[in-house]
Amino acid sequence: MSTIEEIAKQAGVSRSTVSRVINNDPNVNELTRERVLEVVSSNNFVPNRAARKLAGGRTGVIGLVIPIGVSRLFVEPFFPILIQSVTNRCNHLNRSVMFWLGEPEYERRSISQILSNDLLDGVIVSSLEDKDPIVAALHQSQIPFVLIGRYRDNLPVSFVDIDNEKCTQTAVNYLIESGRKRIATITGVEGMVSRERLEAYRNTLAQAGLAVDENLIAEGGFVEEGGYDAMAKLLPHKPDAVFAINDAMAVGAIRYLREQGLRVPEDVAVVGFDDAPIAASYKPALTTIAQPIAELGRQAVDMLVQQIDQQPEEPLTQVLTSELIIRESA
Amino acid sequence: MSTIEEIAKQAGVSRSTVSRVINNDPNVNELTRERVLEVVSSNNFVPNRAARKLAGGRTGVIGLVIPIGVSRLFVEPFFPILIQSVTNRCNHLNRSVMFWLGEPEYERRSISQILSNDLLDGVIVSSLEDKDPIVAALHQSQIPFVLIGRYRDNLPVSFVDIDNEKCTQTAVNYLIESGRKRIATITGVEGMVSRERLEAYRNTLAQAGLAVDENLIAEGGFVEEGGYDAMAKLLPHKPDAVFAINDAMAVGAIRYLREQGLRVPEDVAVVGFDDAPIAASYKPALTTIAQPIAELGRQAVDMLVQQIDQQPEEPLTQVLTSELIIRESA
DNA sequence: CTTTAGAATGGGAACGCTCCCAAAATCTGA
DNA sequence: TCAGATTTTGGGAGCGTTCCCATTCTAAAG
Repeated sequence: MSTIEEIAKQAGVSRSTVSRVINNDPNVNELTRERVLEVVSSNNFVPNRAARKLAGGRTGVIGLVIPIGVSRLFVEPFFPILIQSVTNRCNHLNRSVMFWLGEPEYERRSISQILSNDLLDGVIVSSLEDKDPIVAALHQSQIPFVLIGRYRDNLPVSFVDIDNEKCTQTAVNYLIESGRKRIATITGVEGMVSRERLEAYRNTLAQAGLAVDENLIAEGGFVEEGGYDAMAKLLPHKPDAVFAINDAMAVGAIRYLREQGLRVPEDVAVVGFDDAPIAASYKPALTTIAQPIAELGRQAVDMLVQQIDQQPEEPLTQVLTSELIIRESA
Repeated sequence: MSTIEEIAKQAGVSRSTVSRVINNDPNVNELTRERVLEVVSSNNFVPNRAARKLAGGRTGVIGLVIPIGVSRLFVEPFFPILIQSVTNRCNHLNRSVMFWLGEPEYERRSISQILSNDLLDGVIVSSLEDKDPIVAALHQSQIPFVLIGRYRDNLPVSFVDIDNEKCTQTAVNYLIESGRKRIATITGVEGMVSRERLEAYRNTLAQAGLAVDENLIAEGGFVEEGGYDAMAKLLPHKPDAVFAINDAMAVGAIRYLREQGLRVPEDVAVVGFDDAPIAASYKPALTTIAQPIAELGRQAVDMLVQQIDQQPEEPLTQVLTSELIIRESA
């Protein structure tokens, strides 16, 4: 493990010049730069991150915080894809990722403590609930951060999100236009995402002049079994379509419908959300909304890096569009 | 963000004494220790990890490397549970986790570079293929590491694993004892885990005096759809039981069997592997092998920490037992 | 009451880098 | 050819710890 000083000696320059080269400082003679770079790569030199940090620099490490339990983490394909895309993008930008999968409340405290004095240049936080105290903590700690999903509070924060309202509207309108009259919905758990989509569902029905029947709204906890149970509650109220806010629950709903001898989509149309891998292969293939999850992760990283490097005044925000993919179930 | 020096001043002692207290050095007067600890906690002081590292200490960060693609990562519940249990245990021990989800080969190079000069005290590597060069790289780099799953090479390495042979044997024997004669198996992808379980499958049949029919062996790539397809290949050879080496494929197999009008377990018994969440709720509920995944993660962390702190001569190894859970599908 | 071993404490040096300012080298134009 | 501007380079200081050695304090023993 070599140090900057050894590289300097080998290249016949000073420590400072090597530092300039590896930090892309323009004030270096081109020939010198080349010579140094050669020595750097032939020694496979990587600057010590701890020293870098201590000297006031950056570590090149960013944190990814996903404060949800394992039960959702592995049911929803959203998270692995997100994790993968964030880590890939970071690798690409020569950065490392440090993870926190926050569980219950008592963990949160330790998270904010860790964040406040650690090796992180910045943090990405996904899937938080409304007014999660972690946001306030981050805001206060001055550390650059980006949220995935919008934060409903008056703090000016950077975020990247998909257009939940718009694509919910698209899905529900599609059902309406195909002649459905009693459109039910299966939400997840009480929280931001569920609420956003539920609101959009209500608004879309209202705009189309359809009444919103509270009996046609059920919670499924984001899991397959929950979708099954929710469908059982919904069915007595005679829906002719169901909009489930993720694919796992859509699959559960379909399973129940079939057990009851109903056909999908002829008797009841079902639309999911996520375009999970199972969506395309399931019988019937799921009509669902595809979120650009990988893009979401990539953007979050880019925004964070931009914030770290350029410290802009204003928070950065970005809303990505998702798409209704029409298959067989609706 | 306070420094050790400020804490020292507040407590009326020297930097060194504070350092001793936070590092549990016994050479501190009991009263002094208490006084210092009080100041530490009232200031919410956390020692700067970068400085610690630089001064020759530890960072308290361990790496978790899972060199597989996202397709398996989110299909198998194994990984989220493992990730969760590792992070939880680390939090508990006041350590942070840094992640690498390695994708293809070209990423490996960067991994070993990162590892060689970074903030990590040690590394846990899960799910590697045979003779993965990363193991040699780790071995050479002198950094403490623990594998999850055994490594088939002559390097003396620490690992924690489950008893794949034994539990496969249990499962297959269970099928034999319940009178099945033509027991098929669905493996994953070519690799260590598949091979271990396949070997055990062959051996168990042989020991019971049953012939091994190569037509009763199919690959399913660890995914649900693959299990479905594998079952389609298997069925013409008239199996009366199937041992799938994970639950996703077991579910796929069952789906195909039913579409063909066969009953599970009456016509064909199906045993899975993993005890995935879906196993209990599926109809029919899956008979499957439950691995102590969370325990695996916990043990890996403990072994790694032991290695970091005590630097034992010999590699540590541990094999955990898993259990056949009998439900409805076999 | 002195000596001395042992416990408790303090402070310098070092870890490997970046930042900043000063010095050296090079270039420019009259 | 030389002053002055500009580019390029060098080295000191400092980041917040730990480690090590030196010093001070305490208490037991003579």
